[in-house]
Amino acid sequence: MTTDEAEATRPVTRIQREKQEVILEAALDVFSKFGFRGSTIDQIAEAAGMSKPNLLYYFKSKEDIHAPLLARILDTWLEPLREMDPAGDPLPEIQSYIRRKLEMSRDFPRESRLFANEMLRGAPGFYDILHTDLKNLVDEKAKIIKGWMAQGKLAKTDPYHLIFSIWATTQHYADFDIQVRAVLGRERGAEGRFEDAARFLDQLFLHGLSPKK
Amino acid sequence: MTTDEAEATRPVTRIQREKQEVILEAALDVFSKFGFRGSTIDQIAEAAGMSKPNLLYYFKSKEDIHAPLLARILDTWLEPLREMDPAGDPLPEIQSYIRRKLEMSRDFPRESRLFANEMLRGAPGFYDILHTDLKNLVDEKAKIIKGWMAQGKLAKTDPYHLIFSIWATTQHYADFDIQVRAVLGRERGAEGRFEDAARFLDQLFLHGLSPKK
DNA sequence: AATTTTTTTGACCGATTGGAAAAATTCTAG
DNA sequence: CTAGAATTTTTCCAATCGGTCAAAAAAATT
Repeated sequence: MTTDEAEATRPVTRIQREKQEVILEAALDVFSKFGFRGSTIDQIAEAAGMSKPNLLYYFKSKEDIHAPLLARILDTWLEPLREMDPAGDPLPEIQSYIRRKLEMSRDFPRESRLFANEMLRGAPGFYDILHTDLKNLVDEKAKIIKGWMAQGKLAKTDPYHLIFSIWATTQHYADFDIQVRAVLGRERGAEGRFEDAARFLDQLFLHGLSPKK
Repeated sequence: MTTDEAEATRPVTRIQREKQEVILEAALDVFSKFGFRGSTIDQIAEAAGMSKPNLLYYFKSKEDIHAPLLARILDTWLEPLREMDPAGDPLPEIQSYIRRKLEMSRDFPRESRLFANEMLRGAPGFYDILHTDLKNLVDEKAKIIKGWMAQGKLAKTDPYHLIFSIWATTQHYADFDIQVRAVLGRERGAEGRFEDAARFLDQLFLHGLSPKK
């Protein structure tokens, strides 16, 4: 009953599923570059290889294309953090969190930029979630990290800013990709850049910059 | 003669200087939130407290408002890096670079976001500068850092990624301000947040997360 | 005070925007 | 093959966009 209702609300034929995917894919390209306000339906339609009215047959407004993209992202984005295991060893646990986050930057740069765009304009579509789901998750993980620190398994620092610094350093490679590439030149391909980044971040987070005496 | 010419090219009366400043100030507000394409002249005009045609009397196009803002920024933005002194002690030198960069994030968040917006859309107005001025400066400073490492005054890591990580962590507090605030709650004011960030970044970059044995 | 220059306003323009409506087409189930 | 549903195209619309222009108003100069 309710299942029928739900399916009736968003009826999905084969072609609908396909085209909706194509549209979201195209919209991700466009929105991630220009943000919501800077993107146009025509632009998305062209990227999706269809006419604007045809696109509007599948999503009835610009907002309706944008919203599911956002909803999808935050979840994906926080998955690596959710996976951080309180039962594991602190340093390897954090190390692999950084690694996973960096891989997401490499594999989903558009998603990262879409998220960044949303933050820059004040996250109007995210505001509630940030203060509830996100905050709760970070609070929970911060507590775990604090526990590790109390056990002497981790240097004592602010766990919140630790998480911020992991977000910042990893996402930087997606969001500021242009800058990173300009500075590094084309001597090293994308894979190489991410390998170097991974190595550096390991060093930074594990030992910092002080020389071993 | 040439001076007269130059002044004649951009004649500046008292009221022109003032209004141009007001406009750029308002434009920074708007552009930093919505990016170039997402911002409208009307929006800027309203923020500047004048009519659109009046604004266009001072800047003849949207581009003409945007361009000087960008030009102004990159210079300001790289100043802290320029100040990094090869003759100084490595660790304090890097530490104070981080501090200066963090202060810029605190004091000029809109500039930071404008810059981020420009990067996200592929930095069309920055492309040349990134590959010349920026790359040269970073190359130069990377060489200095490498020298320090060779002298054993600094742990051996990739100097480029070190610089990236400093950019990323410090700018994060401006660009993702909304998220940072949502997570930290209002228990601690803006000053407190930046103090905590400064302390954490010192710890991270100097010693990393490994516990002292 | 008269005049010239600078600033502001209001009315307007063509292009682009997000979107609606309906006709034309294609697909699919019987 | 055919009726009905799903999809696509064509045409259109009001609002907003970046920007122009001439006239009015305000300042500055004489």
